[in-house]
Amino acid sequence: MKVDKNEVERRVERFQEAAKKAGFKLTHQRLEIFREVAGSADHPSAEAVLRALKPRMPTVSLDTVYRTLWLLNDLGLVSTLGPKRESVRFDANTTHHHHYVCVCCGLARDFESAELNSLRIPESVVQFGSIDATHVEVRGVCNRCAKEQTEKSEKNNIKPKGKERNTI
Amino acid sequence: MKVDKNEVERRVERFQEAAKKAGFKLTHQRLEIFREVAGSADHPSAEAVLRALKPRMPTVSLDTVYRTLWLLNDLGLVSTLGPKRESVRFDANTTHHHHYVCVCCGLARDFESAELNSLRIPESVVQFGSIDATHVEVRGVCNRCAKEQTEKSEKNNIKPKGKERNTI
DNA sequence: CTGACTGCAAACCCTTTGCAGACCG
DNA sequence: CGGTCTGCAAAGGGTTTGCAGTCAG
Repeated sequence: MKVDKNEVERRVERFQEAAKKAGFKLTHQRLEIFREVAGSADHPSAEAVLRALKPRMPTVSLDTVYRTLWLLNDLGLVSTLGPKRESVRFDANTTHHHHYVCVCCGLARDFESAELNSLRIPESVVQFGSIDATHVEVRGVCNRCAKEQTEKSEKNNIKPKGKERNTI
Repeated sequence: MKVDKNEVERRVERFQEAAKKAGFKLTHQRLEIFREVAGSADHPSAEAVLRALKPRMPTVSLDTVYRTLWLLNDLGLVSTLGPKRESVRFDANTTHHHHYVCVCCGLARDFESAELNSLRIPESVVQFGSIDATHVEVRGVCNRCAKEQTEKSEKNNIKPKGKERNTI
């Protein structure tokens, strides 16, 4: 599934600007890797990006794809979904519930809300398939991480970083 | 963080019933592993379950924990969050959007909704920490999987399974 | 008793890292 | 040209699997 061509070019321009501003090199590989993610609506994995790239760039390697994608992530040009580098976690709460997730340490907590259990989902979504359940994920920085960041920044006199390859 | 003791016992009973009904053996290990997940509100990883179990059951092994947790998952007694057995996926759409996810094949699609961008989150959630963003995840079976399941069940004359260690 | 279950170790997959050569700016 | 970036190969972490012994029913 393809993203609209104009949109892709707009994203590529934003990338080139960001590259200049952040002072990292704009290599052939980086450009093609970005073009590939930006042009796909499938949320490709690193492997999928590599596969798509191989025909045009036979020498590109998987580790470069990873390095570049995480770089883009750090720059805020892409985000991740699903698995971070973490293990599977299990939940014995079988009632319909929602999650609060700390973007900093990954802490997850359940909460319930009748209101959120019955959200109105846009018409357009049914075109994808059946709708079995809807879950809300609230992201933020948990109390503990907030405290640690404040302490750290007080000690080192730097501003809290907030993001560190944690997208959840 | 602990789950209410009565709730745990209720869950354990449900587990024992399910074990009897499904005809699998109710071993000491399985019981303790289930008691551990059921008693924790932290959504523990397999490793965390093992660590918690070691003092009481020094011989239990990580692979048994995994096997049991997936068994419980297949029985619908626990669910997973975060990483399945899959790789990280990247998304170059930087606008606030939501996801439709197929529980069968993992297909993910973006959709936008101003309404869903500004959900009212229950008071109680702020006790966990700051709220930076809220995302809605709609789960269902995508058109393609629905079609394949129908075809398969027509051919083999069995009902669609729907669930196969895919919880997203 | 006997088939299902466990523990062990080895395999597996995805991702990251160290290093020497290549290339952008 | 110099420092950054790439490709390679090897390591790493989490999870799964094959097998022989063990245990619940």
